[in-house]
Amino acid sequence: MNDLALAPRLLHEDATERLRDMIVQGELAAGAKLVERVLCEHLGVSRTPLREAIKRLASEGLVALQPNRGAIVTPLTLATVRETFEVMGALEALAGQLACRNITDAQLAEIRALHFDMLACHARGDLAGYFRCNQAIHLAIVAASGNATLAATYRNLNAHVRRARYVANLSRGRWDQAVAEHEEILAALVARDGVRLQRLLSEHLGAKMTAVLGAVETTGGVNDGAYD
Amino acid sequence: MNDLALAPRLLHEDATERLRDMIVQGELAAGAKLVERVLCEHLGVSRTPLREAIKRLASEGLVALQPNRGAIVTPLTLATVRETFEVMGALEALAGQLACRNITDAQLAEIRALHFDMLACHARGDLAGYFRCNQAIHLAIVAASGNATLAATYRNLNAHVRRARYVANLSRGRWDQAVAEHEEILAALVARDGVRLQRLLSEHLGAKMTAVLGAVETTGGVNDGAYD
DNA sequence: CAAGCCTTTTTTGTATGCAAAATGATGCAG
DNA sequence: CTGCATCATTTTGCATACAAAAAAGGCTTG
Repeated sequence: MNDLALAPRLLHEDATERLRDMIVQGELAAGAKLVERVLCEHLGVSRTPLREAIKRLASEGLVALQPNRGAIVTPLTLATVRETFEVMGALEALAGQLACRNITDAQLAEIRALHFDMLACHARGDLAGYFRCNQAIHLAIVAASGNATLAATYRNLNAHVRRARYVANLSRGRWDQAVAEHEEILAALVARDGVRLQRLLSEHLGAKMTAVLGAVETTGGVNDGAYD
Repeated sequence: MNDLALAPRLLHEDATERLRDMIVQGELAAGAKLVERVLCEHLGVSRTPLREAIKRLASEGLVALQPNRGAIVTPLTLATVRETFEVMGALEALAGQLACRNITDAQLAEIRALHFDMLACHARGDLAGYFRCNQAIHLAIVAASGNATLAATYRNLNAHVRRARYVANLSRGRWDQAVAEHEEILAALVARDGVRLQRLLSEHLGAKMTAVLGAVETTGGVNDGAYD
């Protein structure tokens, strides 16, 4: 009667998740070659499930297949980061609009709680914690839209930009501003003001993009597309 | 010097495309079980590349993996069709806005040509041709946005709703209205009026969704999610 | 020393074999 | 006939073997 209890873990699913994490967290650098034998040893699986995992990540856009020459981690260019933020901005705007119609009290309460967690991290200067809360809030808003397709699409794109996250060592000024924007976002959500929330989220994402792109340009954490 | 000439075709890529076509065109019905042996014979490949193809389509959302029980064609529910149209509407609105900034004269000329092709199909009552031109126009607008990430995301979602396309045997009234909407869309694009184009595309998609959902409800081309 | 060609090695792409899980059939008790 | 346990069959998941392609190394030649 309970299908949830016995969910068999398959090697290729495991490999997919671990490979994805390795890419998102930069353990596998952008442009790096995925050598099957090496990854098989590292993950402790044979080539069959590993190759299936690589194919999945290829469809997610995290790796690029090179016929007869294996696969590489998709290069992160300024252009693709900008493009991805543009799309995510539109998606979050839609999510905000829908969330104002569909959010439950429990979901709103959870977002409020995350918001205060985030304020705490901000007050302590805990940047890593701040990023975690921030991510959780945005994902919660998207989830509250009630549109699972939207949520899945958003998560996929989010994985791409998270690869550039560590470089977004934002300035104190930008950080304070982001927190202020979040105050407004929460207020609009509480008021169920979809039009306003839509605008706020779109602007918030735009500012975040500007900050990331600015940080990227100075730190060089992302290349400009020039690979071999 | 020409990388395009020598693009080796790999079996798993071929299998992916053919399987995807089979699903989009309804040859493999929603909810149908993907039996590896059968598909191997049909496609003339062994299980390894076939399984890789299935994994790719799983990441695209066209098939659902069932651990230790293979895979099925993802059921098309009214809810997922509605969700997908919502997301596509937001993406097209963004695309229109960006296209007004970035479209080239050649791209605009091509869209205009497609528009007249579409009018010709409409005048002849050629519904299939109309759908083709209509698709081409929307894809061209998305491409003209200059945002490759947006285009890729849009195409992926489009594959999902195309599965329900054949049921959208729209009424004459809705057809005429859609053509009228396209006139306005083209005009806004020519005028580079991003704000207006954004609104028009969003409304156009919304109307299309209503038409498809209405047709679906009467013809039953899509189920309501009741699969075992 | 550079450039090209050939050989060797490595790596990828595909097919196949094997074990485990699921599916379906059979028989039996109630 | 129904419910259910057991066994045979099928199907899936994974590992491995083999073939083709690419990369690396070495040789020759200019």
